[in-house]
Amino acid sequence: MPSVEAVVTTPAGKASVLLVDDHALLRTGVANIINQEADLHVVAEAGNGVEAIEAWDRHRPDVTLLDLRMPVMEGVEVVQRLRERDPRARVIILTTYDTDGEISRALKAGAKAYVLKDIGADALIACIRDVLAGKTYLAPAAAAKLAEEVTRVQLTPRELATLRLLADGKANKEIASELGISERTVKTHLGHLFEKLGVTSRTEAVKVATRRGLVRLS
Amino acid sequence: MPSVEAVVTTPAGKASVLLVDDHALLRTGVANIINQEADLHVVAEAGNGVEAIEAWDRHRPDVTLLDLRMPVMEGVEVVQRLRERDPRARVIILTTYDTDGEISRALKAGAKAYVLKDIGADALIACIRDVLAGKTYLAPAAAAKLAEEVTRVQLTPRELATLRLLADGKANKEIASELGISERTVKTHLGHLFEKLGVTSRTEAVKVATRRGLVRLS
DNA sequence: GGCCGTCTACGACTTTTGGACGAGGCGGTC
DNA sequence: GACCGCCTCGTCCAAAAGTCGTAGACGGCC
Repeated sequence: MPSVEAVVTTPAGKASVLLVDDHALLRTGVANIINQEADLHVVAEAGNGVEAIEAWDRHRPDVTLLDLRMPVMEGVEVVQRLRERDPRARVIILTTYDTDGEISRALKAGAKAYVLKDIGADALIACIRDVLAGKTYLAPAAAAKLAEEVTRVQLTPRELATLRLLADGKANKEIASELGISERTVKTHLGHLFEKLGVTSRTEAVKVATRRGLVRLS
Repeated sequence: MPSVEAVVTTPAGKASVLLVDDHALLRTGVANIINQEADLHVVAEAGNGVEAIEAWDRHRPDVTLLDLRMPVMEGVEVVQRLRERDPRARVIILTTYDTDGEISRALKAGAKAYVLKDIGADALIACIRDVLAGKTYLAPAAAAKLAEEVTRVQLTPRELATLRLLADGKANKEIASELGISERTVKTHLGHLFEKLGVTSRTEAVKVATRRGLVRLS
């Protein structure tokens, strides 16, 4: 089952790795770790999504290590774009957070693995080799979160829009105005929102929604 | 949890470094970078504050690289405890965030430098040497934030307590009960809070306070 | 002593919020 | 056609939230 791809264009038969993270320090550190392996080699690094796409086009790496939280272009979008270019692109999500929604979004977008940055060097190398061998890999914490997500609340588009404005501190009247609906309808959406989140007030809703990764406070 | 501390003997003449971060990957990476320098050497690593204190007692490192956000014991507290043990302890804060308040709190506690993880390897080495030479170092972004902090809102203890409960989604009545004061007084505190934060509603207050690092949503 | 900031507290008022009924349109599926 | 989910809107109401002004107690500071 280890389908050794012919895509390897790296010298000396080493599998090529693209490293994408907005923290230069972590990039350097991980690059060191990877380059110590005889069969792995970092061909390029990128500090944001746009650079990542460029670097990928130029180097066509066998596997890409990608942080989700980045400036300029978000990680999930990077995954999507890479897979548009080549569905065989292998992406490992390497991030600090295991927020609700992000894991499944990344996996849906086509990521092959999801690991947290508290992973050990050995485990990371093992993960890379697994992905190169065509396997997938989920950090235990990520797997647990994923299970949670399956049972997660499903918000309708309008509810989500309302929630976003709510989390921005807007009053019902303002939300109604921005969405072009009546204040009454806003209350309806809020009511459904409260029910789904299991809360009874807007402030509590913001707290729960933030914790569950449904919105991010700007 | 088993200790992640790695004990290494200090070669003579090299400055010893203690590495504290809850991300094993980053520790390994940074350790690699530091150990490539002829005059620096990582003598130990720790994954949380308690381990950090233990490791420091055992090795008495020349300098400690410390993340602020950690489980078990927070970074600022670690700084304080280390300085209680030895006021000459040199601590460099190495963190992802440049949240309001944390920079000045860390510096007040006695940290010698504050750098973000998006720093380059060279700059980090330079920072360590500066601190070893008795200098202090502030990342540009951190310096800018620090300037902001000087002009930052000063909340009274009661206002802060009210804010915390507010951010937890509590109603005025609940806040009053928990603080042992009347609901009317809660409103007074909230009014002052709104004024200081420049907002007009509780939800907005939570948003602003969160963004400015005054509270953290649990 | 006087001054200032903080914490506490009160009444009365307006606005906002949240809930409780209900109800029509619209685009799907069975 | 019937059913269902989503979005929309209405009124009425009680509770909560937010805004006025005022003021006593306490501690620190000049």
